[in-house]
Amino acid sequence: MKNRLKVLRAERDWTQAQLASALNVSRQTINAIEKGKFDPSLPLAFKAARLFDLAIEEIFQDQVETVEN
Amino acid sequence: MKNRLKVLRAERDWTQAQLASALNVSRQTINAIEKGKFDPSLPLAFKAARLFDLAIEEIFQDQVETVEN
DNA sequence: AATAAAAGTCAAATGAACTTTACATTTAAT
DNA sequence: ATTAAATGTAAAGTTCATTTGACTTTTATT
Repeated sequence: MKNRLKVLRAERDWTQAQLASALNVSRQTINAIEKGKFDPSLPLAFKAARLFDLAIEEIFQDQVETVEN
Repeated sequence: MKNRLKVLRAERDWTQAQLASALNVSRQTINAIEKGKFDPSLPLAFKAARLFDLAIEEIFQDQVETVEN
């Protein structure tokens, strides 16, 4: 899962800590999501979408997954 | 978090088991999500959106949360 | 009424999201 | 070169998403 958080932050000149506080999560959570360590929960994705006034799909992009079997 | 999975299934005449298999999750996961027991992960929400060819927001609706403090 | 399929539910287990604390590295300013 | 702020990272713990297996209840069909 890719995301545009870093860019959206940069456009607004926000630090990871400021974004974290706006979303009520820890700074490490924002850092981990930006670095692709894990995906946000759906509720957190919704919060970010509301904050930036964007659709979830405009912030987070699913990598089309290779299904074996 | 509300969702329209049951209706979307009904429109297509799919069982929970069929939807589960289309999304590569267990039937119990679909049941629990439909019954509001928990929210899907973001990747699962994306899968559902792709399957139904809808935006995530057209399937899942966040309840605007009451923030105390 | 009997049967079968679908839906609901529960418990135990696993993995992933998220927290807190703490420290190291990078970036940018003086 | 120092300093401060921002970013990166790691470990340990908690909560929640998801699985498997099993059982009960509901809904349709015959």
